[in-house]
Amino acid sequence: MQSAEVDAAQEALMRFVRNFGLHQPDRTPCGQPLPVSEAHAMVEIAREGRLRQVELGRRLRLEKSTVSRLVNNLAGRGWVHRKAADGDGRGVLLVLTDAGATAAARQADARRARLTALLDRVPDEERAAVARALQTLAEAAVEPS
Amino acid sequence: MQSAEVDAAQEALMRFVRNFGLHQPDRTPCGQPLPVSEAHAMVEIAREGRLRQVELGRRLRLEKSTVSRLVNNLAGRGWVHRKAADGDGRGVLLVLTDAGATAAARQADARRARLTALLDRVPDEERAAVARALQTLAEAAVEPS
DNA sequence: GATGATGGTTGCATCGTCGAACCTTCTGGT
DNA sequence: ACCAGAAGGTTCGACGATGCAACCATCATC
Repeated sequence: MQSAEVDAAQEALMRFVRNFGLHQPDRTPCGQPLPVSEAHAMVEIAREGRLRQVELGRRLRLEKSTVSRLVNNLAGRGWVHRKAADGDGRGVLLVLTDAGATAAARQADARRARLTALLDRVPDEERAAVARALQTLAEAAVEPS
Repeated sequence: MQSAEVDAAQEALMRFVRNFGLHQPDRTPCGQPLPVSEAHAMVEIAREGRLRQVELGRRLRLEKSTVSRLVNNLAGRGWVHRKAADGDGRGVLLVLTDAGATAAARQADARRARLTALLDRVPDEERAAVARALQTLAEAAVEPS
């Protein structure tokens, strides 16, 4: 592994984080004033329609206490509904409400717009490579939790 | 722009953020229990040795109030020293102390190790492409502030 | 049935960011 | 020279996000 390559990547990653605003807690990639963590959670819950709370934590790589509060917020907005998980008296099953589904769709649109704008600023001939690299990176980033 | 491409990139970006732990405030890419924001700041200050506070804010894309407190923390650790900017009675010039230089070097090592580990999990033949893509992305992410 | 693992909730601490109010200093126009 | 407005900093208050520890209820296992 060439050290120069590592340094360049490191520098680029830092710049990306700053430039894309991953820093700013509320500057969510979805126009609306939606807290980032809630946005991530909504993506997962909406994908399945219903999801065990513990599974949400696993996917988001968050502590159960954090997840609990996160879900509290979503429930407060009326986007998800806590149900008893069947077959396990301890567990909580998160169910997306109609309002939640609508909200999730709206958020997905806004997110897609933001990503489209980003990729629009990538030269045509590199776009495919960038998309692929992003996937590779996402997989490589998995750390044995 | 193909919609599928955008969706894939979006998904990958989300996964990367979670997997790499960009979520976790204190899980700094540099082993030590160093707050993320301070790490970013140290990179910039160390790069120059001395830096105007306002310029630090520009590079980090942070509000001046945030920068002020950030610098407070760094000064508290004895890593930077506030000096009057010459030629401008309003400004503050941040000067890296010896201890700060040492700390910055240590942090850089830890960061490089983390990045090396990440790139090690990327297949050989894709590594160069990933590094390049990261740079492209970082540039594309610049939004007219 | 005890014992330990698992899923959740709540309290406490820390971090990180913004916007607004305020002060000081520079800058430009009159 | 002056005055109005811009710009750099600091402080204050609010909110968002996370973790760990303590605690409770419910499995699961021996």
